[in-house]
Amino acid sequence: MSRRPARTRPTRAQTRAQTRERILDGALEAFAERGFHGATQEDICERVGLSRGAYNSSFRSKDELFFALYDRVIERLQSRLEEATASALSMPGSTADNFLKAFIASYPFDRDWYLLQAEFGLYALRHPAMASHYAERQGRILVIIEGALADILREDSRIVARDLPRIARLILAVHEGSMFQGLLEPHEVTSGELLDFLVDLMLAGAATSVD
Amino acid sequence: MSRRPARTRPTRAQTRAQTRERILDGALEAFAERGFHGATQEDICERVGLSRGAYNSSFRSKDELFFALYDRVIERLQSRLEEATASALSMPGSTADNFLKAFIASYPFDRDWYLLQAEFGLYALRHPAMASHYAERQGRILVIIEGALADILREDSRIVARDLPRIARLILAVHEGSMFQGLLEPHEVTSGELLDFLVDLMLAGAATSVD
DNA sequence: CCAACTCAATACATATTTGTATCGAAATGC
DNA sequence: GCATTTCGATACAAATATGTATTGAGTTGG
Repeated sequence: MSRRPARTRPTRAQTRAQTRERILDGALEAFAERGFHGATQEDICERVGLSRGAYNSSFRSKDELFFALYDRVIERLQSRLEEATASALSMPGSTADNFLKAFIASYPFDRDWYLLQAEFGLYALRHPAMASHYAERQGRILVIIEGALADILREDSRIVARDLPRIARLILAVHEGSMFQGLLEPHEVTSGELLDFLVDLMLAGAATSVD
Repeated sequence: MSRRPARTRPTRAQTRAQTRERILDGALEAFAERGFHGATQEDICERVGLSRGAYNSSFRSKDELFFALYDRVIERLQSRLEEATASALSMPGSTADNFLKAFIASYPFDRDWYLLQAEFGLYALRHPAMASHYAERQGRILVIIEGALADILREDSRIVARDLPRIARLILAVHEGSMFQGLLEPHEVTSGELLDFLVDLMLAGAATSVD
């Protein structure tokens, strides 16, 4: 039989998959730190203690690795968001505030992740073939947000259904911009601050104008 | 005399300055299209019909050119914004809506400019020495926005003075994010749409919740 | 247990890219 | 007008990165 329960050594396919993952890990770091063009095979391999042989054995070209990493990263983000929204919606008495807070908290705020997805974005804008892929993935994220917001509508009527798509995009946009500002000037703004402020504006609205 | 009014040929300093500017123009295009690392001397020079000799004669290194271009770009943006806010404030009966519209309209929405400043941003985040420069320039822009908003406060009490810094940052953040989304999916969102939406949220506020 | 095969490490060749050095042309100042 | 200087183009050399070829270790399957 090919599958033995008491196997002490990892199978070849497993080690191969592990090698692939390790290289993707290294690429994630290297791309974030030095950018796509700036990162070299040596950069990537050094970080995870592999040789360029493993690199070239696992990926035919730099672009192929890029796409593989891209898909892995986006899928991870998507599952994170799905979990977060699901748990936020499952808790009873969840309001828009709660959901948005949960969403914000679940979104990755770490530097490397931001740098990487920003790099992805630029790459996508410069390579039309990839732009559609990127847009499709981002569309899924938007749908997740919209869906969760729609569910919340039942309990919180301050959000107008018609505006959902734009609100979702606004949230995404603010997240992008605030992440950048937060990383550039950590002492001036923290990442979630602007998003919270946006939530205040959306929900409390003109009520803040009472001076 | 060194300055003759009827000079038919451009002086040497002028042509030199022109060459510098042309190279910066080429670099602006090349960086936007292929990124900082991706752009080569050949790329840059081809676009403006100069040789690499002119490049190396004008700039000691790629970084030096980068900083020069960076400063030129930011200064241009700043003067554009100053003009726009000045004219918006000079017209009588200007409201926050008017100002924000003028600001949005004056902001550069073209693809190349966005790609370039995004590239600058990433570069700055990766190179701490440059981050402070970048932050300083961005701070000036924020001050411009804040100042104009403060002036408008006299006529439009819906904005709370305390929130000015955050509002300015919010505007900047939304601009960043919406530019990206607009470039990625031109048919789904237009660049200024989200900003207008944000303005609606800020000024009309909770009034939109009447369904 | 052995032969065939797979994967990863090392070595190599090719292709770019950068920076320097050289050279010609054009302008500057006397 | 002419010697000098400066700028920009071409040629050259060095460095770096990618992808391929080769080799050796370890695994798979009969």
